[in-house]
Amino acid sequence: MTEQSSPRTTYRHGDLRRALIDAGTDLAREGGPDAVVLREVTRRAGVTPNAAYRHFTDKGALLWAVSFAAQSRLAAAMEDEQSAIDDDGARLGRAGFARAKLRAVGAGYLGFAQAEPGLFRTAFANHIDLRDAAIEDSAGPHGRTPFQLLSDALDALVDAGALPVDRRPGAEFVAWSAVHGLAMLVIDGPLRGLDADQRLSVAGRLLEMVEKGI
Amino acid sequence: MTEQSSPRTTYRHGDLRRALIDAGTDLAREGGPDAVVLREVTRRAGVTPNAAYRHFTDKGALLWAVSFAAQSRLAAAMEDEQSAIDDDGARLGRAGFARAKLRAVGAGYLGFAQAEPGLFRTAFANHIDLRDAAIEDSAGPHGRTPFQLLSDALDALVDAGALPVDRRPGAEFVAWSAVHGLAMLVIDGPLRGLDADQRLSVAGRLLEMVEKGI
DNA sequence: ACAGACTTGTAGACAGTGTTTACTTACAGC
DNA sequence: GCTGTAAGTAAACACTGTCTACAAGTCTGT
Repeated sequence: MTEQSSPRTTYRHGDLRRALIDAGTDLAREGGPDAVVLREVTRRAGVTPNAAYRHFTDKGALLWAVSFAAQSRLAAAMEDEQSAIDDDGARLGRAGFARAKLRAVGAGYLGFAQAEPGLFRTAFANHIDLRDAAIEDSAGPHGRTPFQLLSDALDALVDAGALPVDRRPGAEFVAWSAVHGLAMLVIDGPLRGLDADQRLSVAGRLLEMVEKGI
Repeated sequence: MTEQSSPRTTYRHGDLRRALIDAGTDLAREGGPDAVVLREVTRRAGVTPNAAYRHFTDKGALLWAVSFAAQSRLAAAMEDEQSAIDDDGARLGRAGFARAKLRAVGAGYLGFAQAEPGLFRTAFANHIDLRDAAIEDSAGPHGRTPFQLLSDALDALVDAGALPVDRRPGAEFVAWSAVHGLAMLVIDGPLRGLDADQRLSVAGRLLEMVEKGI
């Protein structure tokens, strides 16, 4: 991912900003948000520490950018999970398909948290504010952010008649809460010790609760 | 809370370990886990940085101890919320009372997260493992940890016939997930902008989902 | 009562961090 | 081709966590 070889002959780097974000993402993957230290990031990009300040005002700004990259990957994982069931559309029926899509959102979220705990923590490390966030940076391949993917799935649920319209407002918040909370408990909470089967079981139980209780 | 005045005449401190934890707790309250920096902690205790190493092997060990203190306060907040409805026992009936107790657990959790976000984050900053944790350190006034308070409430729910026995196992995990996730979204997630009323509304909606979907 | 061992503090150093200020190098537009 | 400006370097500063060596109390056995 990061090319930290060949110490660069040119004075200019080419696309340092991108290189810094990539190196930061690597560090985040290995050790979470605290592992993305500015000097090491610049070191991996083959550049002086201060060079980072030409592209980010702060270490915080760098971490901020890295967190968007992490969110983007999360979105990609969710989309993957969703597209895996695209063939089942006819078999499940309209409402069943919409429900399966929502489950895929949750499953993708949880799967990513377990497969890439460092990136997952980084995605939510700094205070996120959906209102003024640079949406496109945190979007996945299809241009939707994790939050938007969830919203879309819930909208589809309403369209399919599987969720009453009057229960739609605010539904993304409680659904997200449940899934996000479980992800945290699993990656560094009391549920860390669970093996893959147990995790799947608890995850299934949780998604069931969301479906029933939303 | 921390007495950082009167520069101490005696060579020995008296109860430095306690003083360090208290100072660390103050810092955690103000700025979360990252704000509890070892040197500042010792500074507030009126002592040399290295003195901390007589009582904690690491900065991590200190933070660990502080996080237990934070969990203990969380437990206290939950107990407060629970005891606030003790008088309603007769009026609500057995099952209703058990349900109210469970809601109080969640409400106390969410209330604490909003009232003391720094402490709340600190409580779950380091990897918690309920198995080998020093239980008593993270317990509240009545000797129960936050997790135990939740378990107790769920047990009571079963006893009162408000929750089928076969749905009891694992229920604490999904319930905790939901509440924990909302807490995170509210204190530094996309729901940060909500005012008190909106928060209460979302919290109520979430607890409703837990009751229905558990 | 007193000598030694043990505990709990201090002193000073070191590597590593984020960030500032001043300087240099390469490119781009007239 | 000169010049302004963007994008890098160099050297410093104030921090941090932690290590090693030393000093000051306290405890215990005789």
